[in-house]
Amino acid sequence: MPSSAIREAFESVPSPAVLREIVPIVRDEVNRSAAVRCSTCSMRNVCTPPGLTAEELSRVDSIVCTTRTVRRGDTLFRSGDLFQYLYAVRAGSFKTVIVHSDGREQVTGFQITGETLGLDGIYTGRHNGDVVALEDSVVCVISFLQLETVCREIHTMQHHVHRLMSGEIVRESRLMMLLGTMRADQRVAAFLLNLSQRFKALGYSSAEFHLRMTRREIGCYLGMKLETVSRTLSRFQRDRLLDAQGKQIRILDPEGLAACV
Amino acid sequence: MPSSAIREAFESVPSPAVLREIVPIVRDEVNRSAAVRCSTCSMRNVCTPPGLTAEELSRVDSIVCTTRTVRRGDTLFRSGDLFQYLYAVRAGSFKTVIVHSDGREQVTGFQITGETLGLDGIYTGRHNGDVVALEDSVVCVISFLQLETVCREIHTMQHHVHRLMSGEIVRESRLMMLLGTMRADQRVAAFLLNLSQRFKALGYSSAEFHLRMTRREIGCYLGMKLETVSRTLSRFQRDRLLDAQGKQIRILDPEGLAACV
DNA sequence: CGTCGCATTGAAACTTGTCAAACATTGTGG
DNA sequence: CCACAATGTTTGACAAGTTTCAATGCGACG
Repeated sequence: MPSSAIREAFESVPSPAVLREIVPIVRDEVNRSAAVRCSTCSMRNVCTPPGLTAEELSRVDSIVCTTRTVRRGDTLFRSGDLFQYLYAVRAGSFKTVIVHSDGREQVTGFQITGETLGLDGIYTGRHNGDVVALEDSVVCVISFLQLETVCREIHTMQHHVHRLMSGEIVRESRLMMLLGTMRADQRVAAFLLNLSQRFKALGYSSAEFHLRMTRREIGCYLGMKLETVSRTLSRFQRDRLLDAQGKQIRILDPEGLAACV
Repeated sequence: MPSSAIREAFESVPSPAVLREIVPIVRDEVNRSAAVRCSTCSMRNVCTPPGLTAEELSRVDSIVCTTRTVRRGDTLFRSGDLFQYLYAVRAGSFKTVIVHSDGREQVTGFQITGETLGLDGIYTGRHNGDVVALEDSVVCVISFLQLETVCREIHTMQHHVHRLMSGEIVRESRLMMLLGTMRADQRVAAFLLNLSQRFKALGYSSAEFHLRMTRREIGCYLGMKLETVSRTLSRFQRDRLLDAQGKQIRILDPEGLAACV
């Protein structure tokens, strides 16, 4: 949609349907900031394959349109929004959630720095779920159309994107195994150990971290009620596997936790 | 791995590890048959985007190496196998299953004619789960390396592959909602309606079909025990929602089933 | 300082799993 | 072609795990 169309749309009072189309686009337009450089980004290694030439890197730079800031509780995009961009979390964290018409919700993932958002939109051209910031966060905005172009030019980049998508498929199938076969304590243990690993990979402590999500959101991700999450954490604490002060988690016995799973 | 390497490997007794590498490759080599033509395949519309020129179609033909027949109960590939090929189900049906080291199993999908297998392997270069034929089946074998090449040449083919992967991501996240939020009867109803739709899309009856999988496999897919699957089907039958004679299913009241979900 | 959302904990209710037995179906070898 | 074995299915009774409902405490924020 060209910006002239956006202007026209606002000359009369836009319908909710039209607003739904335009708002995410406008958000991205107005937030467009000075050129974002992948070539100097510390997260470069997660967005691009290793071994790109300087020339190739600057080609990649050219397709990262902008960064966007999303405040805690706000959505990056919602189910039904037109798909145009992929997003890379630069700072902060998000949840992806699918809402059924009857109000049931399922959190399908939590994304932290260096992880990808928006791949669900390619299939139909519209996003399949909502993405909500768990804290004030920043994402890089990548035009998917331009990404496809770059992938036709640079083999390694093409394969990198394919790996990214396949990784999402593998991640989801692991979560399906968790939801399908594990009991409550196993699920919580697996969840904490997975987070722990991801924090470690970012250079943070694997033993102590701050949960950005509520017990309800954890439960919604693990397929159980918030009370069960709370009880399980209390039990782990009683068993000296961890120390939980609200959202602050300290893992005391990672092997013991791993033995649960 | 060139075929000379395969020959060498067999001059002495190969180790289990070496066999594990070679067997799937050999299987694909020996089954190589006369050229398979996508251009004349009735399933063409699922494997290729619409609107390819004759020239482009013949380019696509060139990368479908062969078809392969898999007997009921045999595996197409297994977790840990080297990833080289994607597969399109030409006839028959499969289950994809992840086996945890402690023996827990999760069926992550059932694939019927026109559906894709193997996307999980791109991530690490090795397959992440087992694929087992539920009946004697035939797949088209597609070299992924060559597919990537074609995708760099033909925009629409590139986008088609991206849609395929994204569709898998969306499918899995729907299954996660099922596993995370639904009760047994809702899961079974959703499962039957989903199968029904897919059969319908293939031109078969949406009301009456033959399940290729056992109650145990259905349970393993839906995150419940086979007894619960059986009881749920019996209840549906008592409520005149469907008629189940073993694996033969006749849906009597699709709206009633949909109301369960 | 009160309110609101979040977290914890207990008791009862419900759903699903477990174990066991009987029956049905399929496939195989005599 | 039949008999038998193996596998798959159905059903019941009981146990276990999780949810539901309810009460209470905690901490952030206006």
